[in-house]
Amino acid sequence: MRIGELSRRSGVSSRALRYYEEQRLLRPVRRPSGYREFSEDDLDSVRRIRLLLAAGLGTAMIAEILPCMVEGNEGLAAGCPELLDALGGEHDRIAASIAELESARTLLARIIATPVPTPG
Amino acid sequence: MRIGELSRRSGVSSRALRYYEEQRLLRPVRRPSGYREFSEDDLDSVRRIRLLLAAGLGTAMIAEILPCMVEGNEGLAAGCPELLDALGGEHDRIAASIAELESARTLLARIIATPVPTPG
DNA sequence: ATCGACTCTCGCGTCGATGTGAAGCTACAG
DNA sequence: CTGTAGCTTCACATCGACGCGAGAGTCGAT
Repeated sequence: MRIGELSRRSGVSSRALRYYEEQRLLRPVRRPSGYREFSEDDLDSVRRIRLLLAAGLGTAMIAEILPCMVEGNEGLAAGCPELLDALGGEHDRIAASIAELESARTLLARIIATPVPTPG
Repeated sequence: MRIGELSRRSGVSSRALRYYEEQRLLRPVRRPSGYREFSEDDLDSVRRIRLLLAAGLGTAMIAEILPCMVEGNEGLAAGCPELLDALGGEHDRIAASIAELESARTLLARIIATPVPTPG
């Protein structure tokens, strides 16, 4: 499919998709015209990319992670014992982040639920 | 206390603290010298500010929320029925964000836990 | 052949919470 | 009095994931 369709189906802007290619997160093939041709798998990739981006990972890190999810996972510990460390770090950071968010959510919930002072 | 002490005790840079004042999140009094004088309560405020910032709220929103936490909560629904909406929105956004982060964490955990293929 | 919708590359603009000096004033120790 | 550590304002720099517009080529249907 071309970039417009992927954009519609993923809900991600074309600009962003081109950016992901630039960052080597996606590797669409090119038609003779120069048009990008994306596969169905790329749709899954895009979803994972968004998920990890939302989790605060950078494109560079994501670029290293993505390959570990397509064809078996041999590429992971095989090529990168240090990547495993980084991954663990990210995992912990995310966990901490979740805890923080829960505090914030609780805080807001408390404010919202605070009863309006009844006059009298 | 002066800005340096607040910085040390809160773990937040002086630059950031000045920025918070500029955004009306903090309202330190001024000494004749021009030096800022912060109260003990400001330390709590700073912690809440960081929490809400980490939760993705902007300084403008935080500026509206903070007053609701110091002197009773009468200022909340009293002055701002619409603030309540915004607050609810943020709350939901945070909840959604937590869900996303948990997906991401699970994803990473799965990758990390993936057994290295035993040769043979 | 042509028209509208789509796509291409290139490159500057954006946003928000800071970092980073620069130049000068203040506070306190010796 | 002097040193030095801390404080002041001002203003430009940063970073990452995009937005946006220009100018030009492409696709598919009529």
